[in-house]
Amino acid sequence: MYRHLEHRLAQRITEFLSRRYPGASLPGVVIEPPPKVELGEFAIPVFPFAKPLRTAPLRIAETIRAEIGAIEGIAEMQVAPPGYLNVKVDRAWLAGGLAADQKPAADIPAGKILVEHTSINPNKAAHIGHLRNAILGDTFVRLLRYAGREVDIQNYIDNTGVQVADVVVGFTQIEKKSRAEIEALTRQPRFDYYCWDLYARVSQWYAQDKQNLQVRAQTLHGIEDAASETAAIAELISTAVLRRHLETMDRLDIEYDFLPRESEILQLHFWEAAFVKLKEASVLTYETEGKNKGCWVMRRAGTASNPEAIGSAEEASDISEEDQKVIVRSNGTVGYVGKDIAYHMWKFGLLGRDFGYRKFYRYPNRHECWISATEGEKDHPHFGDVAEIYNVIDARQSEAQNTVIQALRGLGHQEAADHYAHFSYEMVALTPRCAAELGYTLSEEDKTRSYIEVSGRKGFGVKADDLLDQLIASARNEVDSRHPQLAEEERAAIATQIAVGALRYFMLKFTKQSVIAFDFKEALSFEGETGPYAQYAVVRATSIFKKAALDPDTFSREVAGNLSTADFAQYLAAESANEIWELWLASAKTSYIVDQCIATTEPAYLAKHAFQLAQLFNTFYHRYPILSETDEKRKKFLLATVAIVRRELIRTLAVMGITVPPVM
RNA sequence: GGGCGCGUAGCUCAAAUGGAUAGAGCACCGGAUUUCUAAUCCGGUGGUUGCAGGUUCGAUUCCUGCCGCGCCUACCA
Repeated sequence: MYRHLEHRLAQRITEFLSRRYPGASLPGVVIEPPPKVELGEFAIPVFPFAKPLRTAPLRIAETIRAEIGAIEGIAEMQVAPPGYLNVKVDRAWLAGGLAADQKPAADIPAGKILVEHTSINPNKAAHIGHLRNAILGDTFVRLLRYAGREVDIQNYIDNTGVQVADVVVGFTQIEKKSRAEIEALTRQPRFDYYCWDLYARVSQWYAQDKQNLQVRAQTLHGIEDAASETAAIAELISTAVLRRHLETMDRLDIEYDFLPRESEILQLHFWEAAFVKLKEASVLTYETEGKNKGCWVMRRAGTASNPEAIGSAEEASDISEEDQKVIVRSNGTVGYVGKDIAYHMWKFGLLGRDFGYRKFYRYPNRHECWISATEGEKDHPHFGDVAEIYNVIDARQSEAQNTVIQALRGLGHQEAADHYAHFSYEMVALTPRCAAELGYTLSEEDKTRSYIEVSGRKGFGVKADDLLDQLIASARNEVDSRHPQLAEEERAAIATQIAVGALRYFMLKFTKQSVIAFDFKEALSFEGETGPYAQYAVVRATSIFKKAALDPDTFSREVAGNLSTADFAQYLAAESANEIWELWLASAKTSYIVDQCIATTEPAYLAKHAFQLAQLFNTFYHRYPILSETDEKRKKFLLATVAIVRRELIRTLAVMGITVPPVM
């Protein structure tokens, strides 16, 4: 509702200005919320029009106010010095629409979207950094779906890289385990934890003797030969760890549709197909001398003086060594950026090849997750060939991502490149205090840092399942003391919901570009700006209806039928109603916020919205007795207020992947 | 050296395309009518937005230069 009204207002003002001041070239209309609700719901700064119109801001504002005419949903406009046009909406009109849950049609762009997230190397347990990735990605998917878009969720699996090779080395060389022994281990619970420790030991083993690195190279080579024993062991390990990752993420209600693996990208010769096209388009050039002699190289992203010229012969022939990115090594093998280019051509349907597909994992809710295969099942969903992609990958890989985009441009796929979004976010690190708690010895330098990077190689970090277990245990303590009468199973379920709410909210409250310095104290907090705070607001709202012997969902659906526009006007129009009006106004903004989140690829705004709704509700809850209200009509209105805020808060939390327990 | 990003209250973070008095949470201090109410609410303390210039009617936001910090910059992935 709010979003729709804002669009209409912007449109009408733009139209009016071009009609009233023909010929003038004016900047776009900016609409923002005024600092206080007393001033209205929308504010338009008119300063930008003053100079081109050679007219004082206040006069322009007054002209718009006096001459624009009636706009549906807008009650009045006021001119405010030094140059704002403040707009007040028709509160009863907006409240009526909100109560009826009207959703004005929005323009939904056509075309499927592919969101790739999680993409953990399948060689060890997931840690908190991976959680941030998966939660951001999953929330973004929910945002897109809320906005009516069709989305496929992919989780890319690098099952043939050095990280998997290292764990293979650990099992075969350090532990001297046979394939059968390894297979038995994969069936043990939390096999990924075993690998976590082993991976750290392998890193130490390499450090002990540089000779050991040769074993890694051999193993890596062996994995690429799909028929080898090494490849079979790697497949065994990576598949088992992958299953564990899916289980871990499922604890947070995070699911995937398709798992493309690097092994199939290799075996189905995606690269060879891309290589031909890249050479034809002169995106790659062959170096005949210097440091990169014998390699096929590409210009590193961000180093071109004239990005438009990429792919042209004169540009390609002259890349300084420093600006070269090796795509194909002199021994003929291709690096990961090359594979990534081929893979992304596939995503946009530009490669002319496809994966085979087979079923891999069935979620408890019966949703099927598919995996790539050299020879797949006959019937399968159609993946790839999408209109837009979002890659949730941390900021450290932005240069590599940009290189892939540049390759697409060089191939002439401008539209694909324009719809390739690197959803970049910063890492999760640990506070020095947290690192110390984990038993990590800090150097003097480390102690002064605000955060310390986690390291899978060192086995230094907080594992996802451990954190979740701790959160559940902590929530369970609270639930047990508050609701000892509830059945064991019920308390467990509530504690889990609270833990997931706390974790997901925690990962979403920070903006993407902020490094999260992880700290148990903060992450385990259930008070203040947290998920449980928002969940609790909903529980409170629900409890009002319970006491009143009403079903909140039924009530909220029937609000519009029970309260007329005149009723809303009676209770919302007055200045004294501002406090309650703020709840209605904030509730009306959900779709608007969702749009903002998508446009800026920033889910943190959604967390802010949830917090704001919860905060407004808690204040209202404290200040306005509802069930004891003697005026029946007013009581109904107050209940409607509760019902609408509750509805929007539940929706907002659902988009964040957070559910609400029945009691807390 | 080059590229990207960051620097805001004691701590952790907000502040959409530049807008009205820079906001939250935590911590600390002081309070909350036997109610639908404490995983909550109200009040208080706390700021030269790293520094210096510039653009603008207006700068936390844009530009330039410094200072400090992080990440990337492999024929690793």
